[in-house]
Amino acid sequence: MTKPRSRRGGGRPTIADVARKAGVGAITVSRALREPGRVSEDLRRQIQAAVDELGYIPDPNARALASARAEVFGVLVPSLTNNVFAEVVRGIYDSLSDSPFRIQMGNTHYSGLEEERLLQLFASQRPAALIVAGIDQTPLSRKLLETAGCPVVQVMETGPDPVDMLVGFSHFDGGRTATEHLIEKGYRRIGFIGARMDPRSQRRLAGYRAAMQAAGLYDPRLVTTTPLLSSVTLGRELLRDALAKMPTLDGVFCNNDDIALGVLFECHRAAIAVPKTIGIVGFNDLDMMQSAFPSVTSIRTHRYEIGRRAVAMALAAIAGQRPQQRIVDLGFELRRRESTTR
Amino acid sequence: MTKPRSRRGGGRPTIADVARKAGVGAITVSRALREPGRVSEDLRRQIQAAVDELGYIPDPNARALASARAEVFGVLVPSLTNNVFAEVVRGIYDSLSDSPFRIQMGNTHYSGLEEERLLQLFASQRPAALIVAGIDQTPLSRKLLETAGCPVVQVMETGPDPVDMLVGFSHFDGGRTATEHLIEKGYRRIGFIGARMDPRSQRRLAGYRAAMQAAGLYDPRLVTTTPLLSSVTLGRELLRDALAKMPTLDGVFCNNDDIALGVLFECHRAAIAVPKTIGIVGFNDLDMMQSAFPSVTSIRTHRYEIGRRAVAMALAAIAGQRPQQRIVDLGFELRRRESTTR
DNA sequence: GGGAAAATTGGTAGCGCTACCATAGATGGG
DNA sequence: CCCATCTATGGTAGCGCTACCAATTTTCCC
Repeated sequence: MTKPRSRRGGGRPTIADVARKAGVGAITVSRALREPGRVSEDLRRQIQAAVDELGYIPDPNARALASARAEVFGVLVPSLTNNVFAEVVRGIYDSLSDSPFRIQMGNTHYSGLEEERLLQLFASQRPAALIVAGIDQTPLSRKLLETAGCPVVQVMETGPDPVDMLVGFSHFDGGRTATEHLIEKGYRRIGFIGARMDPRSQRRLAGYRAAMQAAGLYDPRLVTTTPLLSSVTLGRELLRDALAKMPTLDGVFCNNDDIALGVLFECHRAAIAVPKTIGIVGFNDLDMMQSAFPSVTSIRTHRYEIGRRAVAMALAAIAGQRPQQRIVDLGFELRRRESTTR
Repeated sequence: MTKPRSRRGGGRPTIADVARKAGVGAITVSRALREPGRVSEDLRRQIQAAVDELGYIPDPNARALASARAEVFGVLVPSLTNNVFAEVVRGIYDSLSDSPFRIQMGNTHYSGLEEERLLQLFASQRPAALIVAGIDQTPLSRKLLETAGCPVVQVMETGPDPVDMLVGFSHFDGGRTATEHLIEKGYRRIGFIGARMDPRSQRRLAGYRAAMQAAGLYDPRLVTTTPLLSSVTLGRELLRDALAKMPTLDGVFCNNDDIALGVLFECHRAAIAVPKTIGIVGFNDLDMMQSAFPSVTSIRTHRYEIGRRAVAMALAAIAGQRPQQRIVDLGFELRRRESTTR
């Protein structure tokens, strides 16, 4: 009976303080904040005044504990520095910045095992939604997603059988379109150069292969890959490797723009004329591709928009309106530039 | 007396389940998990077995509520896509991946107001530590940091008066070193080109100015800036602007590597010889600078290491060992390359 | 070997919030 | 005008965990 008041909480106002000041019950304050429509105009105003005066901020932990549901979006990406995912993440952050939802991000480092570990961790927090990159989850990961009990959005790809919702585009089609463009421009000995052959890269390679085979141009020696992480420097090395294997190479489809830039630089350094001697196509269309000299043809993808759309779909699902379209294909565009203009 | 068991929590095991299975008190389980040293070997083993068998994962929300302290690092950066901050963030994530700490990231979009808003939000969650970019907080932000009641690490800069701890390097010295290098190489009409003139960019500019003035070379018309966000494309435009103002320009110190790359491409396009006619120095030394043609001189900064060090210092502080060195200067290195070799 | 100190374990009482149910007043149809 | 239905508000009882303190056992010192 001695200590009347919070010994632990550092004196921050609680919902009870607001309720007392506004002359209402605590539960009414809670409602006024979460479902304003269910509280009369009068009380709502009174409560808002008390909130403002006290500087009350609800404790998300207490809220999560009591409601068995955290206002958190779990986001899982394979890399934080890869510009492509950084843009998706930026879209997610921007879309969520004015909502009560926080973001819990995880970096899987392209590892299925790490993805399982993080998913387990995330699911244990009962997130409001999960956004994960790719559709190639391990069986355990997929089960974790299915039983997470919240909307799930897979991003960056398209496909027939998402766990729940899916936003992205076809890497296969992207790879094929890029390759067909080179063929159309008259290139014949067209190589594929790729680092870090994750599932999306594999699909781009498959698209390349399909286009080459359809044109009767495919030769496995035209493909040069490595498990190393993409970088501009690696692009240079891979072009050297490719040329060593196949000196008559007259075009390259690069798995991404970093590689493409490295290839371009290596061409400069080796005095190989672009687009005359070798044509170059990149993937993702980072800003620098339009400014490079010569400017580089690339497949434009809509990373930021994918992040935004994923959040929008998750938010709708949380609000109970499951979208009529569970699978959204945002497509891509071929940006024709100097590196393939001859 | 009817409903005996959790109606809300979806049946996940709780600490009480573990305690029952291990035949001990709940509090002992709690201790075994958090302070294993205070529980006897025997019980610890028993409890671990029960935890494993049940697949128990502690609820971070309940933990945070009960202990009035969340196992969360708040991280505030001005941009998610800027490669520089992405690397710092990667260092933070990597350093924290095996700890119980989660990360709550915020994107301030280079806005002091947004920083205040996020800090307010973060502080209300009683984080275990806060990591913020820069030392130029608004007075309110600074007060929020000071009263957050947790270790605070400011990163990316150095300076005399951190809120708590500080890891970074001197942008002023970096700018001066870059400029002195150009002077030393015989360049005289050296321009400064910069976008998004945040406080760090301003300090690099100040370093540039100091070097130019010391050499008697400073002319305000040599400085070209814009409030727009950095990009390769913008680098091209800014070089054009700079040349229009000052056609005799023979060198440029670029505020960052994106700009430097744009400048390089514009030189190619305009058939300006690099390094002969114009020398170029960038800032940050992204991977692509060493691979560019010609390769580009840049100031190498240790972004990833800054992230790691910030976490290490915060972790030490949380453990009660305040580091003897509150201010850590990780320095930078000038990487001399072809773009200034003549 | 006795008593103090240290180590080990447990019980109780919340942390701040919301789900659930109850209650009182408002509305409305016959 | 009465009773059923709906609306607005409140009380109670936890959510799962840990701080605090008490109780017990072990260790240690002279």
